[in-house]
Amino acid sequence: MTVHLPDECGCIDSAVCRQMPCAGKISELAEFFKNLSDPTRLAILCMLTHGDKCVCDIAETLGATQSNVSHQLRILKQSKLVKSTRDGKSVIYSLEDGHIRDVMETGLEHLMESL
Amino acid sequence: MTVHLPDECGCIDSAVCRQMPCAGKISELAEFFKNLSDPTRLAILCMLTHGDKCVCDIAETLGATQSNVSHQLRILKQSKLVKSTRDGKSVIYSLEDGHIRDVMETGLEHLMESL
DNA sequence: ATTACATATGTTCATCTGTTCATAAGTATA
DNA sequence: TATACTTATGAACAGATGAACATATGTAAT
Repeated sequence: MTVHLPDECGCIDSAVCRQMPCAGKISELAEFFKNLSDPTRLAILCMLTHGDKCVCDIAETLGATQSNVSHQLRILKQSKLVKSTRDGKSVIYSLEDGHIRDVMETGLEHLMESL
Repeated sequence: MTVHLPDECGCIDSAVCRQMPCAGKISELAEFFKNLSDPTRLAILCMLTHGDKCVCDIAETLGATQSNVSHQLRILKQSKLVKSTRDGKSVIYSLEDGHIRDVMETGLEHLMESL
C-alpha cells in the first residue's frame, strides 16, 4: 500500500525526525522492521550479537536446516543487516553495524515494560 | 518456526538482556516488530505521535479506506500498541506508551546512518 | 423512529512468505 | 582427480497477510 503522508510532515516529533520527512521513509522503515519480524532471522541477529558465526553453527544452534538459515541470511545481507567473509570452507557472518543491536534492545525494553 | 536458543543465553549482551533469556522472548519480539512492519500500521503509529486522532481522520490523511484503517487499528490495539476511547460518534486512538516512539526513532537512526 | 454519521466486523481473494527438498557451486584435502 | 565438507540456489507448497467489499453495530440529532 502506498502511504500518503505529506512530505513536510515532521512525523515523529524529535530532532531525528524533523530532518527526515515521513512519507518517503515510512516504507523503508517498515521494510527494516519486516526483516526483524521473523523469529528465525531475529534469532540469527541475536546470536550474532555474541560474536561472528558460520552458517552451520547458526543452523545447529537454532535447530534449523542449513538451507533455511542460508536463505534467511541472504535476506539479512541484501538488507545490509549482516555482512559475510569467507574463511576456508566456511562463510562467517557478522552484524553490519551496532544499530541493529540498539533496535533489538529498545524493542526488548518495550516488551519488558508492557507486562 | 520454533527457535531453539538455550534459555540461559544472555542473547543481546547488555544489562537489559541479561535479565531476559532469549529463547522465550524471540518470538514475542518478532511479533512486536511484525506489527511495525506494515506501512499502513507504521504510518498510523507515526501519525499518532503527533497527537490523538479518530479513525476517519487517519483514513483521510493516509488515503486509505476506513475499513482498512479499522482493521489495522484492531491489530495495533490487540498488541497493545494503541488504545482507544469513544468520543461521541468518533473513537479516538492514541499511542499506548512512549516506547513505540522510541523504537521508531531508533529504527530511523539506523536508516539514516546506513546510507 | 428515522436518518445520518462513524466505526467494526466478516468474507473473499490475490499476493507474499517461510520452509523443505533437491541440487549446484565453492573450497580444501587426500 | 576424487572425495568430503560447506554454503548457495531454485522449485514447489502450505500458510499467512493486506486490501477491498458488503454489511452490521454504535451513536447522535431531527
